[in-house]
This record gives sequence, structure tokens and C-alpha cells, in this order.
Amino acid sequence: MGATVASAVTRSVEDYLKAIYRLSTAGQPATTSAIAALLELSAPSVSGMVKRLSEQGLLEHVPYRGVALTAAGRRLALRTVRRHRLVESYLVAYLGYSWDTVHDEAERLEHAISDELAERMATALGNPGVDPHGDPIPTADGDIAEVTGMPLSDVPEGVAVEVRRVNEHDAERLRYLASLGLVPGAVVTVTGRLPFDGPITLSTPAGTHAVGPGLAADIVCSRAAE
Amino acid sequence: MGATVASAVTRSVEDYLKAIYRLSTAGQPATTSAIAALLELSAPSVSGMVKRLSEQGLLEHVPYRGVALTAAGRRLALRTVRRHRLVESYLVAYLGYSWDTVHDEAERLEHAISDELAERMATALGNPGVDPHGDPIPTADGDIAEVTGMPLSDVPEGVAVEVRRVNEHDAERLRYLASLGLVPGAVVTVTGRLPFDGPITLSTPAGTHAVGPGLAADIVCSRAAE
DNA sequence: CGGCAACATTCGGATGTCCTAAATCCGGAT
DNA sequence: ATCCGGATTTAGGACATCCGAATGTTGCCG
Ligand SMILES: [Mn+2]
Ligand SMILES: [Mn+2]
Ligand SMILES: [Mn+2]
Ligand SMILES: [Mn+2]
Repeated sequence: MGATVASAVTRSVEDYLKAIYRLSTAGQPATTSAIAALLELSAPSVSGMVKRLSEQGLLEHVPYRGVALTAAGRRLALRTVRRHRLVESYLVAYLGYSWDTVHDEAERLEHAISDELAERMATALGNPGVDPHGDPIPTADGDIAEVTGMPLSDVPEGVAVEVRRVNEHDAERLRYLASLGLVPGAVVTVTGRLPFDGPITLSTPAGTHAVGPGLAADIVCSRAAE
Repeated sequence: MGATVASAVTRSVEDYLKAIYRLSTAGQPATTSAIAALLELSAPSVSGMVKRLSEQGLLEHVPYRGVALTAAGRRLALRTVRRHRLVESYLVAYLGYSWDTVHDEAERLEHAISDELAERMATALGNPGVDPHGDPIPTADGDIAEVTGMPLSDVPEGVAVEVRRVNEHDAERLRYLASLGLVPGAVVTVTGRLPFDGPITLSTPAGTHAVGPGLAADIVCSRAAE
């Protein structure tokens, strides 16, 4: 069975599991260096933690190759992701935070709140399906909805699409995107695209704008309703 | 000046400073064993931490005698106390917690919230002066109101007094007190007192009850308004 | 096929926090 | 004045987490 004795799920452990979950979900290999980059730690630190988490049955580690979450690891990761996204949603809905400032606060609170508080926040919010960035919120049981759609950078010209999700944590970029009207729920239409990774021009609720392909790649869209 | 390089104010450090503040304010000597009892740690652990905090200029330590907070230590302690009490107040006001369940949650959240979030909660609450237990909330500047009054165990018979503050953390006791109507703001009158530390009988908004002197000592009262 | 650069791991060490066992101190009772 | 028990500190060690330097591994590319 699970072997090993309990062993506290610390803030560090939760952040590692969450990072590995994020990489896996993004289709990227969860290598030592990718985890280290995400958590801003040295590679040896990650190597050591990976070994410990594997021994605890939270990770499957193939040396020199990378790691994958076990069922137990995935469960813990999703629990932390749920808390993170609930906290972000709550702070935006009830305490005047904006989508570019909630991340850091949630990064700490996700480790400090009880199940009780997480569920009370969820209830107060009406059990939302997504957070302010359009990221799906796992259920308390660990189910999580797929987000379907294509990056804005791939949207064909002339088609009205709705912004579903913005894969961006940087506050400045988020503020910039908001100023362009590129927020979840906005309906936008690509009006032009210049070659060689040139800017994409589009019309949004906030007017006509151009964005670089880097930013556009982080914006997930799907065909607009109706 | 402050010597030493920054050095993180961790959760442990905040809890030590808060415990020492609590003892000092209660007029009790902040000895190694008193701190250890409050934090449920061994005496050697406390000895070691006391040494470190003294070196950092947060405590004044007289070996074999006890410790006192320096100005810097007191400032940090009050900051944590403010957060603790704001969190308790917020959870009760907005998230359906009751006064017997907020303490543990606040004990963790007090270390995780930013100044920003603390002030947003304070604003949402209308900058309250006291928390759900009647404990005064320090200002962001570190000022804290005195709570004046006498323990219910000392209140003379026949005088209407108002409950100001309940110095109790135990959930069961708090629930019991609430069931007797002994909550901050309640107006009560002692109707009898039996000798040899016997029970105190009193009338409260919830009827006529008797409480032991131990519990009664934790309830701070002052003459009722009007 | 062999060499090399990139990536991963191991090694040795620092720091923070906690513990038990052993020494030491201190104040009150004899 | 001396002794003793309780409180405190010191000694020695565990554990989690991090680091830089040294060492291994892998796969590509010439
Ligand atoms: Mn985090
Ligand atoms: Mn988010
Ligand atoms: Mn605490
Ligand atoms: Mn309180």
C-alpha cells in the first residue's frame, strides 16, 4: 500500500506537486530542470525532493528522464490547484483584487486554508467552474474540466471567438491584456495577421488592437456562442 | 542599528513573539517554560529560539529569568495579533464561522496573508476595534486599546455589567459560554455567589445560569452603559 | 563511432526548527 | 550556610529544505 508514515505535506511539497501537474497538463515533460525553472530552485534541490517524493509514493521517477504524478500525487496536486483557484476567485469577487494581483496572494494562501474554508469560499462563490483567468477549478473530488480551444495565435481571420482562458501569471502582461479587452468571456475577431511571427490585429470589446504572437499564444479561444 | 541581516520572519518566529506578547500583556512572566507550555514545545527548543531572537534584537533575554519584547519584537508581535484578530473577525462576519471555530484557522492564516489583504479585510469590516471574542485589534501602526474591566468572578451581586471580552480559546468552552448567552455585548447580573470557589449564578439574555469560578475568571466585564 | 554539451545526480555543507539526555543554575527549606 | 528540586541551558542529533561543486549520463552530430 502507501507504505511510509504519513509525513507532512508541506508548502514545498505542495508547490512541487503543483508544478509537476502544471507541466504534465501543458504536455511538457516534467524534467528536473523544468521543475527547477518553474519553482526558481537549483537542479540539485529538485533532484533531492524528487527522490523523497518518489519514496513517499507521490511521484514515479525515471532517473535522468523525468517524473510523473502517481494517483496520490495527482490528488494532492489537484487539491492545491483547487485552493489556489478558489482563493483567486474569492479575492477578486469579494475583496477588490484584480486578476493581475491575486496570484501571489493565492500562492501563499493555498497552503494555509483548511478544507472547511476552501468549501465555504466555494459556496459563497456559487461553486464556480473557472477562476478569474479562465482556469478550470477542480472539484473537491478531484475532477477537473478540460479546457478546449485554440490559441488566439491560431484563430483564423474573420471568425468571432470567445476568450476562454489566459495562461499568464505576469502582472504587467495581465494588466496589458485587460486594457486590450482580452479577458475571459470577451468576444474577439482577428482582422489581420502579418507574416514571420508578426503582430495579430484584432477587434475586441475595447476596440482594435495588435498583439504579438507570444502573448497571443497564451490566450485560449473557442468559437463564440451563437 | 538593527545589526544582523534581515533574516526571515517565519511562522515559528511570529508565533513565539505572539506568545511572549500574550504572556507579558497578561502580566505573567515570559519564562522559558511558560512559552513552551503555550506553544506546546519542549523547553530546550524555546531556549534555543530565545537565543536566536535575542541575537536578532527582537527580545531582551536575562538568562534563567525570562524575556521581554524589544520595540522591534513588539511591533512584529502586534502585526501578527492584528492579522489574527482581523482574520477571525472576517471569517465570522463573511464566511459563516462561529467564535468557537475561528481560532485554528486564524492561527495559520495570520502568517500567510499580505499587508494588502489584511487591510482589505479591515476595510470590508469597517475597521473594527475588537474581534469576535472582544479582543482589541491593534491598528496598522501598532497602537492597541486597553481593555478595562473586571473578571466576572469579581463582579458584585446585583450590578448589571456588560461582557467585554472572553479570554478563552477552547472551542468547547466557547460553545458552552455562547449557550449561556455569555458573549461580548451581553448584559448580565450576578444573582448569587457560593463560598469556597462555588458556582456563580447570574441572569443573562439567555436566562438564569450558574458558572464555575474558573470560567467566570476568563470573562471580562465592565459596568453596563446607562 | 567517439566526443561533447546539456542535463541530471551525488556529495558535502548551511540553515532553521525541533527533540531527548545531561549539565547547570537558583531560590527556598532545612 | 547547605542542599535540593524545579527551571533552564547546553550538548548532541534528527529532519526538511536549500545551495554550489563535482561527477555521471544521454543523445546528438560530426
Ligand atoms: Mn504556493
Ligand atoms: Mn488563476
Ligand atoms: Mn500562528
Ligand atoms: Mn480572538
